[in-house]
Amino acid sequence: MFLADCQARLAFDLMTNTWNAVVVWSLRHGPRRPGRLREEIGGISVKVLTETLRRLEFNGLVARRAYAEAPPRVEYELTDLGRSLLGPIEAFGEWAFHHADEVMAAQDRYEPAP
Amino acid sequence: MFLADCQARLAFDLMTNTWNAVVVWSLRHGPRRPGRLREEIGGISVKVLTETLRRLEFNGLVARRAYAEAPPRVEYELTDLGRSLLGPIEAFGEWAFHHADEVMAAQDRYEPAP
DNA sequence: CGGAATCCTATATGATACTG
DNA sequence: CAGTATCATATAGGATTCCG
Repeated sequence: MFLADCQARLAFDLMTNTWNAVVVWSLRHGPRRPGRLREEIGGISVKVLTETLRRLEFNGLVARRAYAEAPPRVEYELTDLGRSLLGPIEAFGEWAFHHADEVMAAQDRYEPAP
Repeated sequence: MFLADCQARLAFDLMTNTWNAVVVWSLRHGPRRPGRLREEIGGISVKVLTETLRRLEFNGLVARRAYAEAPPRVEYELTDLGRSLLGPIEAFGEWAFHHADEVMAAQDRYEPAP
C-alpha cells in the first residue's frame, strides 16, 4: 500500500514532524490564537510553533486569519482537510491510551542482544 | 486527551520518527530479513534501519530472532503490540490515499502572508 | 501580541569502510 | 549477510533579541 515514493509517504511526512499532529489536535475545538496554543501545548517554543503553523498552512490543513487591530490579533483554525485528519490522529491517541503501559513494560524488560 | 506530558505523547514519540511507522508497516505480512526490508522500503541506509529496528525492539513492537548459521541470518517480526499499531497506521495510509491530491493542490495554491 | 532574525546545540541521516 | 564505527552534513529545536 505505501512505502517508498507512494502517497502514504506524504501522510508520513505530514505526521513525522514532532509537532504537526500535536498542533492539529490542539485546534480540534475551533480557532485559537498562538499564545493560547502555546499554553495548551506546553513545551513548544515560539519559533517552532510558528514554523509548524506555516507548514500546516502550506499543506492546506490550517487557515490563518489576521485582524487589523492593535495589538495585533491572529487566529488559526483547521480547514476541512485538517479536520479530516482528526480521526487518524485520534486513532493513535486511543492506541496510546490502551497500550502505553505495555510499551513502558517492554522498555523495562529490554536488554540489548549480546 | 493528550498534549503536553500525557500518554498520547508516547505514541507520538513512537510515530514521529521518520522510519518507525514505515518499518512497522513493512513487517505487516510476517517476518523479514534486514536485506529484504531495505529493498522493500527503499531509500533507507543500513545504519538507520538498524537503529530503527533497535528502537522498535526497545519499545516492544518488534522481536529480533538470530539464527546460529553462517552466513548469519536474522529475522524481525512484529509482536502482538506491534501488530496492534497496524490499524492506526493504516488509518493514515487511507487518509493519504484519499486526500493526497488536496494536499498537493493546497501546496500549489499557497503563498506566504505579506 | 505575533513573529522574524540570529545564534547555538542536539539529533537524524547518509556514505563509507571494516568486522565476525 | 548482519551489524558496528567513523565521519560529515542537514535538519530540528530552543533561547534570546528586536520590530510593527
